Amino acid sequence: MKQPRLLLVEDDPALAELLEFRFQAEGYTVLSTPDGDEALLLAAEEAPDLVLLDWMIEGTSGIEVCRRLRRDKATAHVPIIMLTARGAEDDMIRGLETGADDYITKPFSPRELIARVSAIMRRIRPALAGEQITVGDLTLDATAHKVTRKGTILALGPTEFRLLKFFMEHPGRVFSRGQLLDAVWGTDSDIELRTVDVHIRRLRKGIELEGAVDPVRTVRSAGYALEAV
Amino acid sequence: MKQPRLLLVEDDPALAELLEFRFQAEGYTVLSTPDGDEALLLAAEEAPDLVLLDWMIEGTSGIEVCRRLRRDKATAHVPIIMLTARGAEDDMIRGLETGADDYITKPFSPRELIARVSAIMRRIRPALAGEQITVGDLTLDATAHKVTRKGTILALGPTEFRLLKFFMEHPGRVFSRGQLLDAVWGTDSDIELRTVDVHIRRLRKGIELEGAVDPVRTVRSAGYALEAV
DNA sequence: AATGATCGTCACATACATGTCACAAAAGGC
DNA sequence: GCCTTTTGTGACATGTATGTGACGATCATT
Repeated sequence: MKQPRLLLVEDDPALAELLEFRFQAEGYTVLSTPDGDEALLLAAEEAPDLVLLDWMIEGTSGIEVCRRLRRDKATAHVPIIMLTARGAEDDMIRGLETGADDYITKPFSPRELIARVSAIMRRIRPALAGEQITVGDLTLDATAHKVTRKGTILALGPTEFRLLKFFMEHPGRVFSRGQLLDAVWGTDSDIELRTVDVHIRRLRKGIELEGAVDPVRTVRSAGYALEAV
Repeated sequence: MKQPRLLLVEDDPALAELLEFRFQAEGYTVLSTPDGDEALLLAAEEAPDLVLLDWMIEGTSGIEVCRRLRRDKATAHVPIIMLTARGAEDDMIRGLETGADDYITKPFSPRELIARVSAIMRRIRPALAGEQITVGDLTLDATAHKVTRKGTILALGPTEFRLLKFFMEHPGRVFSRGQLLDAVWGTDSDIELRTVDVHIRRLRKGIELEGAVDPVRTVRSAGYALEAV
């Protein structure tokens, strides 16, 4: 699964830099330009997965960029999030009419924007992410929502499935209970750390198989890891 | 891999102490000050990896500290999380404009704050979590939490692991028992110096291997060092 | 309303790691 | 060589982390 690509069109250098920084930290490849015309070029050539479009930009106006992106077949399907100033309700409405998928009013917190972008990406990219992951004798098919071990189909609960998937995306790596809560339950969940233990147990039970060793490794005082057995 | 360093600027002593305690427990080195001007000094001299900045502090105001941190080249890149009172939306917005990376409104749960900080740390310093260290015939993988010697996987207890890791980050260098306590156990631990000896012994036992010499050197009346055999 | 699946939490059992001590062994100083 | 200081080592009580079964709550389905 390749890195998601993001086109940022924003002419406030400080804000642009901040967002660039934050999104790169989130694992996005960020293309950035303050200029509307250049944005159209970049969109055509670089095929971003998502566009963040400021309303007030140099060159071609935001709404015009939005319109043209929608008109060009190559970019017609790309999700667009508009960044508008507070109170510019009319602009916002016109933006949505023109084909933007979402908007956010300034000032906004980077976290909120990132949350919205991730939400859209999750919605957009399942097809892209629909590959199989294989670690050791385990195979996980995200789209089919199925796990097999040595060919045997395993029955896992939803949480165990997500937990295993996360482990399989980072095989061999040790994660603390806190990290696992962040990754599998969500950053803002308010769950006991020990709950992770219980789900680890359920996962172990779910993937156990005659004549196969437990691939889940306990690292005392550190967390758990999935071994590429 | 050195410990992540965190600068806490908070003038409520109770909250400061609580956060200090919790973050130290998470493995952070915490520098703490209630004063804005001192915070700037500390930031310049101690090069923290992340700054937690309360809005209402003595001396220079929070936003001013934020601005100056961003202006100084040495600290311009350091992530800043602002702590604001609930309802101070305007302050929050100005903080973000000034270059803060995130904010959290009081009251907040320490766990939530820790989660956000770790999320940022993980993204900012991937190298922190990323690599293998090799010294002589020893190889340590911090992410997988594994040590091998000549290919053989070694089983070490948590403390021995941290001790070895510290040694491997400074190969050949001699450390006193006190220094080792600070580095491996934490600055504020209240442990007998001789305890280090015992763990050195356990480390030696843990990494011993047929046909290989002991790489841990005792320097009489000075301390211990790890030799690049 | 009833069923069943899943979830988060708890209590208890177990396994392991820890810090300290007492004594043995070794290393210097003279 | 003798004495003092420093380090090595095994044992032990204690504390801490993890494994595990059970329970009530919640939610979707019927």
